[in-house]
Amino acid sequence: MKLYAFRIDEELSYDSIQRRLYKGLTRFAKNDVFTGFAIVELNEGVNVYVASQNPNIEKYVKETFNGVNIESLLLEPSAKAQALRNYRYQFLNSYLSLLLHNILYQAGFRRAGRNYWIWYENPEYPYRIRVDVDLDPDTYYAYVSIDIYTPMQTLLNLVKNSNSYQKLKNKTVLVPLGEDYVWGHIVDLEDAPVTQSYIEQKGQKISVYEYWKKIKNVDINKNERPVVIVEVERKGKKSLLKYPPSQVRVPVIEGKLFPKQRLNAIEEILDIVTAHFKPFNIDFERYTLNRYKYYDVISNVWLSYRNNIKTYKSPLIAIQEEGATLLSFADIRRLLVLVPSTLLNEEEGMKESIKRLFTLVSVIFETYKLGKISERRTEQFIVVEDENETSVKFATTLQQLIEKYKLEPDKDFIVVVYPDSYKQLYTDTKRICSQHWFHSQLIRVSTIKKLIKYIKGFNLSAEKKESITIWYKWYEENIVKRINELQSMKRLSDEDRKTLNKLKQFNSILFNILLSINAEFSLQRTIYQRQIPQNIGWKLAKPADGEDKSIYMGFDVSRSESGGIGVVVVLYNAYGSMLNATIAPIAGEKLTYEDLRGILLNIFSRVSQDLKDKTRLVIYKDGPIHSSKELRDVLKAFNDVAKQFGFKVVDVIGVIKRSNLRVFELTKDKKGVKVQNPEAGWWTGIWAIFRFGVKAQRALVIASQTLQGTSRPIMLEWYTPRSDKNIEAIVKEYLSMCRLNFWDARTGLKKIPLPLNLADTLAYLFKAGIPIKTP
DNA sequence: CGTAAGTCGCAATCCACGAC
DNA sequence: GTCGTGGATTGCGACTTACG
Repeated sequence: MKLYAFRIDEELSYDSIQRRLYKGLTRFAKNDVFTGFAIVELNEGVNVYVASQNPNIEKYVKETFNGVNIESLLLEPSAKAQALRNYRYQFLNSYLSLLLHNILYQAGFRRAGRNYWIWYENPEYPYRIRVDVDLDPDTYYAYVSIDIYTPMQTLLNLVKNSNSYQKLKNKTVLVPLGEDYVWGHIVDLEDAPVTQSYIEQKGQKISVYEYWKKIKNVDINKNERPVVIVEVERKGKKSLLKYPPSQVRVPVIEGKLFPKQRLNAIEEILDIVTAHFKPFNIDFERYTLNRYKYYDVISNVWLSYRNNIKTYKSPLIAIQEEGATLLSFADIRRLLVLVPSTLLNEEEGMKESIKRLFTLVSVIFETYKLGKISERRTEQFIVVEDENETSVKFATTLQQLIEKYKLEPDKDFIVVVYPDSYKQLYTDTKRICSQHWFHSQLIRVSTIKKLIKYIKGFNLSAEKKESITIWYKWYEENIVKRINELQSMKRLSDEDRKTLNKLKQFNSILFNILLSINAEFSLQRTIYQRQIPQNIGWKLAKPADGEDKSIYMGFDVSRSESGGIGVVVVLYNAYGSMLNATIAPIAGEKLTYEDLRGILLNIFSRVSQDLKDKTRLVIYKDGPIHSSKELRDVLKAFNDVAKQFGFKVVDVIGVIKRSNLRVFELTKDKKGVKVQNPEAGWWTGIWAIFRFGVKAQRALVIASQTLQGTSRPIMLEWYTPRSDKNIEAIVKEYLSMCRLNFWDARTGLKKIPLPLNLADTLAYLFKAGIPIKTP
């Protein structure tokens, strides 16, 4: 390895040099063995350092800076050390991408789509991959992360045992074009071997076989057939190109990957990448899980209910087995169930089945003290083939029914059953209901059918009487008791296991509907009465920060379809009681410091009595900070206003729902290493990141239990670290706020903390143009 | 039912660069 | 100087599937 140095005697910024180097050296890397790293110094002109084994590097750098005054420098070791000290984080970070890019290229990968790579030299490796590199601003360690996406296979595999090519027409495929892979679709298939199909190349006719063999230097089989004609689009220009089937990759429809499969596929790439790093004297170390910590969020974060029951158990268990009652009691005078005509006409006796289902709903509702439903009415709305027409008819029907029954938001509630494919009805319902101060519960036709099927399957359709005791007995004996029985059995037959799953599923779905009705009605009633819906369901038994000194804010900015900006701010105390919520529309194009300051002043003054003795404000922001201006404005507004209201500390935390980093739990047993998704509560602090000159401390958090596929951790970015809290405290209170989610009966735990979840929901409604009423 | 994983496509952002 | 453009990068929206 040699360090080459160059001097540029012109005024060029770091960025322009970085860009040129990146572009130029990437280009050279594609047809030569270049890689290395570069450092730029700005004292007395510009020094560029490039380390490489390739003596051609001198030529490349000079060509890259063609037209710029550049000369080679002779370097002494001390100068090299000095150079290494003076590099810039940003520059090196970008330059690492170049290194990685080159390494992937040399390892036989080609770009396939924006962020993805495909293993060109190994068609047997089925995945597209994504590789990112991060630089730790504290230690200057580089972190390489790898993940895999969409499995692909070559078309050769697909046509090997088949002659019916026609079904492949119109398929979306990846094909090599120039240096990269691009997406295209199959237009036609020519049933001829590659030696018998010709293309025009510089005025000469050559066979597809010869083209790949001689010009592309790729070994393909002479007998490959058929020749695939693919339409590709590049820079707006469409063209038809001929490919041998071995060069065409088609997506394989494959379900979600278990952690083990995913890790295996990643390991394969990891080995290749590390092997290619070796010649450059870069040490590799696995970022292992021993840095992980576990916070048993379920048993440490207890929930508190109305009848003073405090328990760590999941809400469903707490309610059904421990007799816990929800903080919100929904006293519903009349439940209006609106059902589509298509469902009623589908089958004889459907109306009866639906009525009975809602009788059961009411009975369980009352039994577990979620509330009381005194009266139920089932009405229908007409569904026609055209969705827009259905929408119009539905709106009229719903308005008429609200009038006919004289429904009142603090007394009555609306449930709408809608055909799965009529998505518009969802927003229609929310919009019309909201205009009349109603919330609503929507249920898909498929869910209703599933529930009815279960009830029939549990062999109770014979029961015709609608007596409450009979329904209660039925539910108690056939669902609750049976689940308990089966769960307590040590060994289950396959049959029993199936039954248990069905029962649990039925119970979960039903309970989720019940909880939703309780929650939505309670929200509707309190807001109509111009009050704050403080607690729905349950609250924390202990304050999330351990001392009840913090206020928690969910913060989201959303853009409606008409272009307006809405700022959503939701405030909670440390027990998870809501203090206030607001959606403030912004007049301008962008959210400014002044806008935000006004909004915050307004909401804080409205809850000023709740802020007494509170010294800390925690802000959960949806997503990362997107620009330096945003960061400046947001921090300034938060800080200015927070100080006015007596806060001493403001913690701004970006919550990134979809990070590109994965986490696996490896456990050794007799059979070897077991690869699993980590349990909810595992977390780790990871390397920090510079965003627009501000360093953010980060943590990866497994906030919910993954039931399928590979878990995707939440990434927390803490922009304002203070000494009196550490990342551990931030993570723990984050996990506590996640337990407040009152829509999921099964665990009462979700990836997003309640304040942010609610901000998210409100932002979504704002975006969909639904008028939102807040107290 | 709500939730989460997984898919594609795209919007937002930054910045240099070139045309005017 | 100003404005549009285009590459690179990064997450999100909208969709589907599966689970209790």
